[in-house]
Amino acid sequence: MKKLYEFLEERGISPTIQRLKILKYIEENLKHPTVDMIYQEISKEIPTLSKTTIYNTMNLFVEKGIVSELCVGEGEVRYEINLAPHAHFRCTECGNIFDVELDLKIFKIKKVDGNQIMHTSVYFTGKCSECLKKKGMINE
Amino acid sequence: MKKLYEFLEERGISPTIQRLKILKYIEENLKHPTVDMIYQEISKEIPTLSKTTIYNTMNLFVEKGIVSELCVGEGEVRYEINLAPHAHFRCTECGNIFDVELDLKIFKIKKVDGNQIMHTSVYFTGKCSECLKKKGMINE
DNA sequence: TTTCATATTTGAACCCTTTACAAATTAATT
DNA sequence: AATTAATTTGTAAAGGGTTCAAATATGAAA
Ligand SMILES: [Mn+2]
Ligand SMILES: [Mn+2]
Ligand SMILES: [Zn+2]
Ligand SMILES: [Zn+2]
Repeated sequence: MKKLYEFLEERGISPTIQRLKILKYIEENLKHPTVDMIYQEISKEIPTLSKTTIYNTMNLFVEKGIVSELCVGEGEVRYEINLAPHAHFRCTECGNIFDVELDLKIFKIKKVDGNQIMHTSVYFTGKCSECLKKKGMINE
Repeated sequence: MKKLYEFLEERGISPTIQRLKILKYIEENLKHPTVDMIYQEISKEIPTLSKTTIYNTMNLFVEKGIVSELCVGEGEVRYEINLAPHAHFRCTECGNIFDVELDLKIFKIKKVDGNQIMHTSVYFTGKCSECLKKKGMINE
């Protein structure tokens, strides 16, 4: 926990209990959690936790470049530790979101039609291998 | 309008006034409008129009494959006439959404890591050429 | 330690998009 | 015309997210 403490301090963020637990959670949880998922978990340890604090903290972390926001449809915002740009796959059956490690040169494009690109999002939706297995839906 | 009438009938959709106006609007408006934008416009012609009808109709059109839903962040759903898969650019300054005609072989991928891909989404965000011009922000 | 100023957290109210649902309207059948 | 089915409408409600002021914790100064 000392490491997380310093990690925040180095970035000019007061390392409060709430922020440390949240940071620890998203560091250990690579499932691209929603605010609600984070809240459900951490409120077990901090019963007085407010959901507003999660929203505040996530916005702060995004500003500081610690985590990145993710939009894969469904109108829910998801979060993950900031990594190299990568694509995602969302299963419409189980709802899980997987990292996709395709070597996508698309992430290197910085300008298109004169427009300056700041961020690139690539995601797929469909049925994941597990759900295909369970349902015997492997056709091709 | 006769053409739109037949267009709906051929697909087993009763061509009501509301549906015809909505279809006409998204056919002429290639700006990827939101439900609210569609509502604001068409309620001028049909003052009794309900926003629920827009939601119903857009869901129906999506089911029937007439239009496609679009998610380019910001948690707003947008719609456009169903076209060949293409990428989008959303300007964070003016909010406009542009089609991006890159020849992306990524749309041809049907399977990744054993997951079956049903849909692929690619979008960029940043500052569009117009906004760069207005602000004298053209650096590179 | 005590005091005071600042930062953070909390919880309630609120906004916005979308869905649910039942009543009202319209269209189609008999 | 009468009955039935489809569509539209309007209200309520769900869900995610923000705003804001009061409560609490933090940290520096005295
Ligand atoms: Mn990821
Ligand atoms: Mn488009
Ligand atoms: Zn799955
Ligand atoms: Zn712009």
